[in-house]
Amino acid sequence: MAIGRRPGAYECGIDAAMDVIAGKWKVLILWALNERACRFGELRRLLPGVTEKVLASHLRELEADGIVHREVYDEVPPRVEYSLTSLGVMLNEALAPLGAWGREHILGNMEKVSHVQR
Amino acid sequence: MAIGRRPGAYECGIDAAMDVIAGKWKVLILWALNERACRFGELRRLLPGVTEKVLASHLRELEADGIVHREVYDEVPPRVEYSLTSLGVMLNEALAPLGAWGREHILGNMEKVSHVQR
DNA sequence: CAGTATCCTGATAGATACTG
DNA sequence: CAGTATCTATCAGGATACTG
Repeated sequence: MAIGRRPGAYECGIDAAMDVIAGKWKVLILWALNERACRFGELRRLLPGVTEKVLASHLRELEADGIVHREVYDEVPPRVEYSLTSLGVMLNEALAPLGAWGREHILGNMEKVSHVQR
Repeated sequence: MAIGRRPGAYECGIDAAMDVIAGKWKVLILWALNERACRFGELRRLLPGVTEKVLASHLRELEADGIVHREVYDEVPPRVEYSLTSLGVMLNEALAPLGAWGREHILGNMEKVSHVQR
């Protein structure tokens, strides 16, 4: 039931939310899954540099926090798909302004497009 | 000029923004400074558990990233005030939805109030 | 008051090899 | 394919003492 790594120890909402997305690759995982459901191997390829161990543990934590859903298909070869839960979708939406801020003030003035970006 | 700890290495805006606020106490510092400018000792008291070393290094990084302004008053005893820059204010505003998400979905249904919270 | 200077530790992540 | 199991490395953060 408890979400995050330090249940009940948060000072405020941002502190709590930060804990859920703390992890070197977590926001990138959320970004990738925002488009569509992905298999483990796909995610690994979408996140150049991540190791299997770290990707797996991040996915386990996001799953435990109710952010991503893990669907196992009983096939051979095995197929597992990760997707955002509704909570994950809402988290992504809550992250959008932060992404806009970073894109505008850190990445510099890239071309302005109308559709949602990170 | 470059902002963040890994200039030019960001995949997207959120990745970049996360880097700026990565640090155990940074969002709490931003939260505190959102109200008003604070002295070093005030911040230390507002963040129970932070050590002087960590608080100082976080403030240096936030200053280097253009998020907080450090104003030194040439007095005895010494007085230094930290405040948000306009970029810091914008960052805080971009963090507001994330704070709302965390407050609503992690901290649980606390009493709803109309003014801005974390 | 507002910090530095050292030293130290623990959590997180990377490397690599192996498995159902 | 989708992971687990070990081992190692790094480094952010903490403890403590000291200073302009």
